[in-house]
Amino acid sequence: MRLSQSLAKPLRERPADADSVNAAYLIQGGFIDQLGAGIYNLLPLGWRVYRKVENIIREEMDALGAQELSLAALHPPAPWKASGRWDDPEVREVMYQFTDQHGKEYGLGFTHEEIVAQVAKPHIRSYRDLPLAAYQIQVKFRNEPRAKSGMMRGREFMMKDLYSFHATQDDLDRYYERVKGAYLKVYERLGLDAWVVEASGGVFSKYSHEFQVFCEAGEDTVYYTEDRKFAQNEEIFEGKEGDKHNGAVVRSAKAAEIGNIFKLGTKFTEAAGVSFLDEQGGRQAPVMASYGIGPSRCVGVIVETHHDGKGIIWPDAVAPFAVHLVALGGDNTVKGAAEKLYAGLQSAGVEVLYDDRDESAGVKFNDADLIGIPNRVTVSKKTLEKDSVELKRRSEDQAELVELKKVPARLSA
RNA sequence: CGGGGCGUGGCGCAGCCUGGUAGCGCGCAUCGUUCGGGACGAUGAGGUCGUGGGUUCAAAUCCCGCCGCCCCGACCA
Repeated sequence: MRLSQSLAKPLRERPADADSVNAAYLIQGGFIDQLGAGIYNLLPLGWRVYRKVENIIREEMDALGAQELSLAALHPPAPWKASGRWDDPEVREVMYQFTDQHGKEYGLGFTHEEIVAQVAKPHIRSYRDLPLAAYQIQVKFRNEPRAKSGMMRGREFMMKDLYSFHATQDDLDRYYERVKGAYLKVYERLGLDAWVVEASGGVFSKYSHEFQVFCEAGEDTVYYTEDRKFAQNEEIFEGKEGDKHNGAVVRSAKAAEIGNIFKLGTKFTEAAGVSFLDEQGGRQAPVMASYGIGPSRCVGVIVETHHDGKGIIWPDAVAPFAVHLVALGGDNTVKGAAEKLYAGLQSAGVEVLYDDRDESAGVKFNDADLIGIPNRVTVSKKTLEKDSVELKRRSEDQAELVELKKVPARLSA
C-alpha cells in the first residue's frame, strides 16, 4: 500500500483524550478511529492487524477440529427466556435489549450459548453425533457500564466463541484441556505471554479458567507464583500476597484478560431441549463448554505490551505489513529505485507499506516508528551510491546496509 | 450510577474569571527554495465556539437544561 493514498495517514499529534497507550498509538497511527465511547472503527491498517490475529485464532481452532460458522447477532428473546437469562438482572445490565417499532423484543448477542444450543439441537440425536464443536469469530455487544482503555473494553467488540457438546463429562474434560493448549498456542503466536488463571464462573458456572497477560493497563489482579504452578484471579483468591503456596511465594500483578473458558454442564442444553440416546438407549442432555477469545482486545493488549516511547513494535505475526519502505528525498533515481523495490518485494509475496509521500526524512522515520512495522527499508541517494538500501528492525537500534539485489531474499524469509 | 475534567476551523490548543471585530501552532492549497530524524519563505482557503433556552443594546464568555467524550470509583460473560 502506498502511504500517500492511504485512507488514514498517521496524525502529527497524539489524540488528547486517549489516555491509554493502545488507544493513543492506535489512533495516532491511523489504525482505529473512535465513533463513540467504547465504539471504534477499524481502519485499513487496524483491520489488517485484526485479520492477522483472527487468522491465527482460526488456524488453531481448525486444528482442534472445530467447525467455523456464523450465528446471528440479533436475537429474539425466546431462547434467552428458555434459559432464564433474558430476565437475569446481571445479564440485563450488559445485554442490549430493546423493542422495535412494532413492539417486538430483541437482544444483541454478547455470547451465544442459547443460540448455538438451539442450532445444534436437531443435529444431536445419538451419542454417535458427539462430540461436536463449533466456533465463530464475530462482533459482540455489551452495554458496559463504563467503556474504557481503547480496545481493552468496548461496547462493540470482536469475539471468537467456541462451543463444544459432549456425551460425557470425561470427554468434555479432555477436550477442555486440548482447548487450553490451543489457546496457549494462539497467544504464543500473537506474541502474548498468557497465564492460565483460575477464576470464578461469573453468570455461567462456578469456576472457569482465564488467560491473562500481565500488564499495567489490565483491569484484573492476579495472584501467582513465579513457577507458574499457581495463579488465581483476586475475585476467588483467599490468601494474601507474600503467603506461600507449595513452597513458592505468592505475588500479585495487574493483568488483562484475553480469554476465558467455562464448563457449563447441561444448563443450556437442557434449557434448549437438546438430548441424545446413549449406548444403552437412555436419553441424556449433552454437557457443554464455551471458550472465548477477544481478538480485538488482543490487538489492544499487544500494543500495551509491545511499544516504546516512539510507537508500536508489532510482533512479525500480526504486523499490518512486513516491510515499511521509505524513500528519502525528491531525487528521481531514488524514487525509481524505491518503486522498483516496491514492485519487486510485492511480487516476491512480501507485504509492503510504501511511504511515497513528499515528506522530510524526520517525518517519515517518526511515522515508521509510530506505525511499528517490523522491518524498515530506507532508500536514499546515500544508500544507492553503494547500490544498497538500509535495513532496520523496529525492535533494534542498529541499521545495516543490504545490497539491492539481496533485499527480496532477506525479507521474504 | 456517584465524583472530577473537558467540548472553540481537519488535529492540538489559547480566549471565558472581568460580555464588545474569533485567535495561535500543526495540517491543507499554490509557488519557490530545501531533502537522512517532525525544513524555510510567500500567498491563500477553512469556524453553526457541542446543543436548546434565558439574561443583556450586545454572549465563545454570565445563568439553567440537555447531549457527548476522557479519567477515578461502583461494575467487569
